[in-house]
Amino acid sequence: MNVMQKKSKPRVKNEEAILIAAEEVFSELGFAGATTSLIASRAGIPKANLHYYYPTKEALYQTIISRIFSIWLHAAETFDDCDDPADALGRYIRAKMEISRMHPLGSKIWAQEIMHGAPQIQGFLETTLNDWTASRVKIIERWIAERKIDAIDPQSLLYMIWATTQHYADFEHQIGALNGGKALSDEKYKHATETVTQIILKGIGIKMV
Amino acid sequence: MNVMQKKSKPRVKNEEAILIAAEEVFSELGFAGATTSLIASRAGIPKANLHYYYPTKEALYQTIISRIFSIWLHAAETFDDCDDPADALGRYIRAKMEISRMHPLGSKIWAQEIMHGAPQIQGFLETTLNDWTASRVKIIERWIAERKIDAIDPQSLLYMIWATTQHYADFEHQIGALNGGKALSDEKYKHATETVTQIILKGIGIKMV
DNA sequence: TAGTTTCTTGACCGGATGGTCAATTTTACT
DNA sequence: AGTAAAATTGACCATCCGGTCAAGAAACTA
Repeated sequence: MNVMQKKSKPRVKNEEAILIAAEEVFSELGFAGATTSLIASRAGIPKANLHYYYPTKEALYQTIISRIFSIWLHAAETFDDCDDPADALGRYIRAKMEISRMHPLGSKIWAQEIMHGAPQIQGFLETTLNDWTASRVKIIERWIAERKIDAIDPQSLLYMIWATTQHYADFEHQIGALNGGKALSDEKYKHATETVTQIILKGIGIKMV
Repeated sequence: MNVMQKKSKPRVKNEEAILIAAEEVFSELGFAGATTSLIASRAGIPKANLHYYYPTKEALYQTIISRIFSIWLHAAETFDDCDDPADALGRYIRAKMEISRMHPLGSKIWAQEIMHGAPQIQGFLETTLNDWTASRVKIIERWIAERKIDAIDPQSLLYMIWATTQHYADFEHQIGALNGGKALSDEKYKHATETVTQIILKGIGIKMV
């Protein structure tokens, strides 16, 4: 309805449209399968115009990747909001489920990037993610030493959280197919979130209320 | 060593080499990114020869998909080997972890297929997988009614098992990067398998030994 | 209004890709 | 050995893709 918003410079409007279209297309077809002309057409502009804003397909892809990365960083913070394992992990799991709900396309692009050997984000894996993981492993080990949780392998726990929460984004289509062909309702998604949280927390020995 | 095996018809040897190469390339580059000439070169034959055995890239891809499907079916059977939830689920989780270890490439291709909207396997999702899931959900519901496990959402439990076990195949590269750049040793993988099994079984209220 | 910058776009290009084909060689069978 | 079937392969082709370009249109600035 807000059609009168012609004030914005074309750059702002076009870059936004391109990024939205690119995220869609990259997640649906992968980097190699995505074509700049399809992205442009979804953004409602000619291909040559897309290349005016993003010179190469790779530059566009990296812009998308860095956006996803910043979302990931944001979720990572929720881990540290509290020192109680039930709170910290519960918050983290819920934050990751929320991200899978709100940004499934980004999660899919991320997953494909890893599966293809992480050509663009290898550096991130070896630095930021490695450091973040190592420090959270220490926190979990401390919880174990303090008998707050069972003596489980911390890495396996983190992987389980990542895998389970991201599954709701990456395998959205399969989950929909097993749900009568339509996406999970907000209600069902909330229920899934609580189930996941409960199983994991109870699974590592946290007494549930 | 067994060099004297010239008896085999070229067809057998070449189809095998092509399928192995194709599984590699499809998992690394995706369907769109894979090129028939790269697959042929990895199989050690000219591209034209590949097209003699598999007329189109899509035909080759579908052959690969159906192979992966049969592996999946095999694992699915382990669910029913026993009626005790600890046994049945434990067996199933371990079988799926074993598959992720032995056939990571197939798992990646499967995951990409789902992420791209399952263009080739939609029918399977709507029939075989849907039926299988529905009947296992009933089994889990019975376990709940018999108070053998907690009253969790059965679908969420299945998704958690799929997600976690397949993560070790699909995100192999990331796990390796977080393990000093090398793949998990057999020992570590075994440890991860036990951790995963323990957390899930305990998480749904099964008393661990 | 005049001038400058930003934006738009159809046409085009080199390279790569999936797939074909016909000529030749190898294998299988009697 | 001789013949028919299966297999091999270099050369080739139509199509599509990422990216360029130049000429012009629109948007800002003073």
